[in-house]
Amino acid sequence: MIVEVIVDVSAYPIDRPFDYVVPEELETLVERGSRVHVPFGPRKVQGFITNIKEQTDLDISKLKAIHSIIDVEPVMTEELLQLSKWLTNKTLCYEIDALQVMLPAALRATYKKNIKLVDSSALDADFLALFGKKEVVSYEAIEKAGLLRAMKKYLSDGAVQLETVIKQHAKAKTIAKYKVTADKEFIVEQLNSLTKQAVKQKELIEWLLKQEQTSFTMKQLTELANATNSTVKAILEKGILEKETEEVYREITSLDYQDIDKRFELTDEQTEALTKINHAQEYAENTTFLLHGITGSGKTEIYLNAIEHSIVNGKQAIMLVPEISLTPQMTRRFKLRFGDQVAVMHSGLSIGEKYDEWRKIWRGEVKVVVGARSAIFAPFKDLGIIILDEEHESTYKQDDNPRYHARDVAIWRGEYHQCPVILGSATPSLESYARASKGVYSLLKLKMRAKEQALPTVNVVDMRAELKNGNRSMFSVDLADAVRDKLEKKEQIVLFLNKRGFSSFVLCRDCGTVVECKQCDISLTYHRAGEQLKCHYCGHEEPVPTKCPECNSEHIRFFGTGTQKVEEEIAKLFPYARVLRMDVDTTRAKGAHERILKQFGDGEADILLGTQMIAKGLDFPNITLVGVLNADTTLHLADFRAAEKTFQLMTQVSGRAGRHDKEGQVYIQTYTPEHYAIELSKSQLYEPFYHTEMLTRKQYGYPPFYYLTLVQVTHENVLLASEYAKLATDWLRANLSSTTMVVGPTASAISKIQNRYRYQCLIKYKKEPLLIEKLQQLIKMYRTDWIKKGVILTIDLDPSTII
DNA sequence: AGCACGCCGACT
DNA sequence: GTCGGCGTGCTC
Repeated sequence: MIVEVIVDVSAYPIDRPFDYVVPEELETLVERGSRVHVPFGPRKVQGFITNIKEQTDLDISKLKAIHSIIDVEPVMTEELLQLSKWLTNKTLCYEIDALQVMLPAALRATYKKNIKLVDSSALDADFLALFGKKEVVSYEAIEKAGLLRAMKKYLSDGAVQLETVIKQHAKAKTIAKYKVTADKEFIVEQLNSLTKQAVKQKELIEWLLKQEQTSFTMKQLTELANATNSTVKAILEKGILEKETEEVYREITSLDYQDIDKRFELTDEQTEALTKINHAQEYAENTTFLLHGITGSGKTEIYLNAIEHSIVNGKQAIMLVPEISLTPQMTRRFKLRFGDQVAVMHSGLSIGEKYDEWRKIWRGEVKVVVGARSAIFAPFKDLGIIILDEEHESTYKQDDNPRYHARDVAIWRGEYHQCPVILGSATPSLESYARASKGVYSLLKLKMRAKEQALPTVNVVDMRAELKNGNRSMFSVDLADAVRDKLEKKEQIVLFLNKRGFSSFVLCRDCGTVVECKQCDISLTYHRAGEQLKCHYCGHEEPVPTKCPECNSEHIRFFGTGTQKVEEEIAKLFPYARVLRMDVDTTRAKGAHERILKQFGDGEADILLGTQMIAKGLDFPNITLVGVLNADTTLHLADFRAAEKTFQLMTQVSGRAGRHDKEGQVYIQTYTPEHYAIELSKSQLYEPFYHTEMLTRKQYGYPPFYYLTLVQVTHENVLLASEYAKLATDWLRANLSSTTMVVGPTASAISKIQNRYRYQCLIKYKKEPLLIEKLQQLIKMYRTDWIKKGVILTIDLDPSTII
């Protein structure tokens, strides 16, 4: 028997199956999708069996044999094996990376180098001392002792050997259980034959005889029966108790919210949407629904009901959220509704915890997984529904290999299982809404807020006017007044500081003009070196103007704001306010998000100051004021999605205010109040925004009218980076269809990261059947030649950002 | 990728 | 002479 194995080596020439012989004693154990250990060159690596066959094209005597099989049952289902092939081709990654990404980190191997003693007589005393009584010693220990040189010599002499040990992370947590297995007569007999000194043993045996249960932990025995370690041990030896280790799941502790599951009565709109979804479930229709519901329209309640329907039919469900540790409130609702049937998967869990949750899914012990991006690979065998909440979020796209989008995987799995996929959002991505308009997705709309609250009043504050009136602070007079008012009323305030974009732009503080590229409709990026403005789409360059091209004002300069500065200003303006800060710095620790949110929810602070991350899922009754300090930062990102992102962010942020009985107020500060993304987000006018934005996208050839692929070339040397970027661009231009546009090469917006210069080329196409094939050829050229010169080439199909 | 093999300069 | 530098080539 021969198996094809994809080995755990991420390198171009290794990215194909390798054939191995299966030793006879393992033949009954091999299955597609199981992990194996195999010899590979001089070392030993982990791999996946992807095929079983009887014949090989190679000389069978040259084949090596599998070393061992790790899994009794395969970790990859047949479906996931197929999915990995699709993923490999779709994202142009190594097959091994596609396989690994579907498993929890605990099932990925790590490798350790050990030195094994062969002939101790050939070693000098220093070296031999390292071994002590052991046969092997770790490579690190030798390195630490500074004996690497000696080791190399002994290696070539054959006095020691190098061996690679594959370390497994996956450890099930176990506890020891003590069980009464002997029959009663035997126990009584043992009891009577105890010596008189054995008082404690006598007590324990008598206690055990009185108990109904027969299995105890050591903790129970010491606490309840007042036994000690040695007494238990003595009884164990007599055969009265038997020790067994039992697997347990790690307990995931979360903060305790004293809550009960509230079922809301559905509105007519909600019922209608749910009926359509459930109909698709009943008839196994593989429909993708776009659930477009304004903030507070009760999308979560629909998700809960649809999933419940799935469970009742004996099927499973995947519920994806952008990043779950940010939305503890969402998880809580699922836990409350479905209890033990829910597994939770997010980055806040330890490797062991993730492994436990994964096993619950794999064993079919849970019916629902609520999780971030990678939960889309949950090894369920009979999916009834897949849901992506906030489908427009860019966190669904992984930004390193494999560069997959969870939405694409969801649709693939929906097709495989013949089940509906739901994409939910208050502000759908333009791609999804366009597909819904064309009838590719089925559109479901929720236009009303579930509890009939009014939308918050949104005030757009013109910061140009503030400047004219001599207010140079970051708080406009109106916002400052509102904050003071809410502080007095003991209501809560959320202040939102747009993260400073990766790139900076130049803005006129008098008229709000931002200098843009005339060909690409993208803000020009400010480069300090040479005081230049550059377009990283087409390469256009111009000097930084000293006067505003629109109004001739001299108040034109590059724009950006720091978090500390805001905190200082708050302290100055509102000295009595209690402020909680939530950004990357304050949320690094495990569970920090949840803690900060709980503190705020419990009323321990008046103001929550934060970045991007507070825009989602925050739902507290006492928040009545939301302030956006600088709406312009996202608006002028050097990215064609800048307006879309701004609209989404403004809408989400506004949605945080007044979700309950109290009326909400929102202040948005900006230098460009007339911009449609800001203007239209005031009343959550999604459709007008969609149509306006679509015109721009069409005019400049961006998605959803064109697909994009980003090819990036980096090198330590500027000249080589640009030279190879040009080679790649020219080659693509020559080899792709004439209808495809190949733009560039240009310097990336961040022109240098970690001492590597970055150049890029953008491919725009409506239909390009040759694309994958040609990109694969390009990769081949790169791997065989360029890589030796230190060039790194990355390809991102449907990039989430082109910065 | 990671390891062995092999072919040349700088030392004991 | 030998140690050890890294260029080259292979991994079922």
